[in-house]
Amino acid sequence: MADVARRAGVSLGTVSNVINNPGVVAERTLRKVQDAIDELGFVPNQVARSLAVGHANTIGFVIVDLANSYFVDIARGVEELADESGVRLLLANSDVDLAKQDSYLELFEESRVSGILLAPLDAPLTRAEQIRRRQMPVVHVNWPGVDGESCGVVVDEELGGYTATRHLIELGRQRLLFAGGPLSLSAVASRLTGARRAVEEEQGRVTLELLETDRLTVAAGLAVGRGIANRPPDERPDGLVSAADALASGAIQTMIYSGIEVPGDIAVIGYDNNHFAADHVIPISTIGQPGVDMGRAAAKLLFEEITRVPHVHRTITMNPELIVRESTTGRTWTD
Amino acid sequence: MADVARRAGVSLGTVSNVINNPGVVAERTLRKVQDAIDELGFVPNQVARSLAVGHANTIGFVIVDLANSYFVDIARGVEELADESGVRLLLANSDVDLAKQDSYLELFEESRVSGILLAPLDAPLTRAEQIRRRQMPVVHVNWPGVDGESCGVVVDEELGGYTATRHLIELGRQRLLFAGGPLSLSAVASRLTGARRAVEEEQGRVTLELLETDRLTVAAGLAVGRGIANRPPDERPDGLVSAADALASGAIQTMIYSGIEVPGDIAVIGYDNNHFAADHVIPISTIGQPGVDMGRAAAKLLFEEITRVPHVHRTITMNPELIVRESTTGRTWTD
DNA sequence: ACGTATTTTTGAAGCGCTTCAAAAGTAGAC
DNA sequence: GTCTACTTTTGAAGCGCTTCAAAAATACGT
Repeated sequence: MADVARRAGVSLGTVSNVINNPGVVAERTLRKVQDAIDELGFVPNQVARSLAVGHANTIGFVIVDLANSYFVDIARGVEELADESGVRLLLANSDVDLAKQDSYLELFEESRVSGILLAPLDAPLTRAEQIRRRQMPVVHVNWPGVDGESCGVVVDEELGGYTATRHLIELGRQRLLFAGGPLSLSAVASRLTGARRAVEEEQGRVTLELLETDRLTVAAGLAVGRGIANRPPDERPDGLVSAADALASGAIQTMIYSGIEVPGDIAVIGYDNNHFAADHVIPISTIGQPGVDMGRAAAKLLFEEITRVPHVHRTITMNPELIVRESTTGRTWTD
Repeated sequence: MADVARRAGVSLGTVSNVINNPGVVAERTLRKVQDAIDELGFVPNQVARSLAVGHANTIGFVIVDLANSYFVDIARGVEELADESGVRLLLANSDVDLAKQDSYLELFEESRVSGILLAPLDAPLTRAEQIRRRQMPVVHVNWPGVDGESCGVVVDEELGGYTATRHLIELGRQRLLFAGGPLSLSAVASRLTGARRAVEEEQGRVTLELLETDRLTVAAGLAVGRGIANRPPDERPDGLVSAADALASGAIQTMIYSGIEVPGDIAVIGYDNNHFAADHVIPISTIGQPGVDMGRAAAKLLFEEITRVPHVHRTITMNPELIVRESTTGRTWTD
């Protein structure tokens, strides 16, 4: 920067103004300085800038699992809002590993980003609280705020489970099977609770069977489908509430391969609106989580904290959305 | 840090040594300082540190498409090596958008990261070259190095296409169909070239038909499958070389739904070894790209440049791997 | 031409750390 | 007790920028 100043024949302060405050410098000087910048290929040193102003105009997002498109959607939402605010977004993948999550939280704190977004794993968030206590804004995504002390954006999983189940009931299905797991995942447990509520409202007209799986994968779904196919037809459910699209996909594939009609014999609804659900051989009805909107909402909360807009900490709960496709309503891809 | 020094009754330099050079400070002093650090909850300011040493011990990775698990694999490989070297990895998603790609390249340059990894989009890399010319190490991933001036890690797409096709030929298939597109994607074009080479070697015993698609999605695959199913059986191919697993998945699903047996009537091979390929109703044979290894290789090249190990710029070409599953060999998931 | 108000530019003080030559402290040998 | 060789600590300079009070330049009114 000193080189630029010398070449343009002005002082350091003026060069700084050209970069951060062009309105205040005279037309002619501005041009001179900009020419010098171009000729020298000067790249401002953000590190020095951050040190001088005391913070970076960057936010960090620690993501639990980049392989899950839901989180990538959230990241996209965050970035939209960040873009609009002229703030840059840095990502870090904690890869479902608590140590990495903590390590990246530290990195962001040490890097003095303006704020941190955290899509955490299902575990205690001691490190995040520590950081928050040291005045660094931290907002949770896909996780509630800690009561009154921090903000969070979540989606109402219980309502999602309820909505999915209600959809099947309204289609006249009466023997429902809920597949998903492990139930130690709070999201799965909430979805199940919602499903149960929908069934209870029917006061005995509808039954709900539970099939807990180890994981929420296509492979687990294949097993679920196989299990159903191996039953005598009159013991099969007529509706399958699946805690994830991947699971639903596997189940559908094995079932139709075994001659069970979907949705004729068994209607299937998934969860997550994963990218492949719409493109499936039988497009899968599902519960969509508004990932992009969640990202925007979380970023908004974070910016409020950063700018210290007077603001009570809160948890924003977003509603999941029923997306009806052929796996419950019967039109098929051949249309 | 001054607070820590005061509290521990030592000088600034000593605190700095405790943090960066603990070996050099006396046992007793070390303990004193560390206690002070804990009591004060001191978090070293990386920004100041970076400014003082002239660079951050962080590398940046600009990724063209986070939604593609292949790149997430690469990122994981990069991170493995970065971890081992005590360097932190920051991610930025350019989301198939050249402006964003450039913007994040700039961010990393201005942040004085030690080096940049770039998985670029299929477009001119002027910004990256500019940055490289200013002495910032930049290594390409999934893109060749610029002749002699920069490094890159790629996978031999032509060989992948050849290997896939050869696999079908060795299984006795003779009427092959290559599906994929658009051909303007250099990866697709190379895979096709490889497929053609394999067929040419058979000197007329095998034919290859080309079906160009708009995209490499499941939806496009469904259309491919439908197209094949609608033909009279004797005009159908007996082997399908698909330029992507998603495409293969769609094709397989519609074909088996239409009563075509896979691989009995038509053997299908995909490309990419995407996560869902193994879990498919008919697990999909495919060409695996060694994403994690590519990430490691790229990170290694980058570290060479960063540490200025004498090093000629080169492009590392990795070999794709044939992964044989049921969509070509006929065992099915029911086993 | 002069004084006042306004616009521009200046330059020095920091931001919080690392670095390194020099100073201070310690240990062992005689 | 003194010297030498080594270990440990110190403190000031500097990394490249922002900031802001003060100085300089310019504009305006009379």
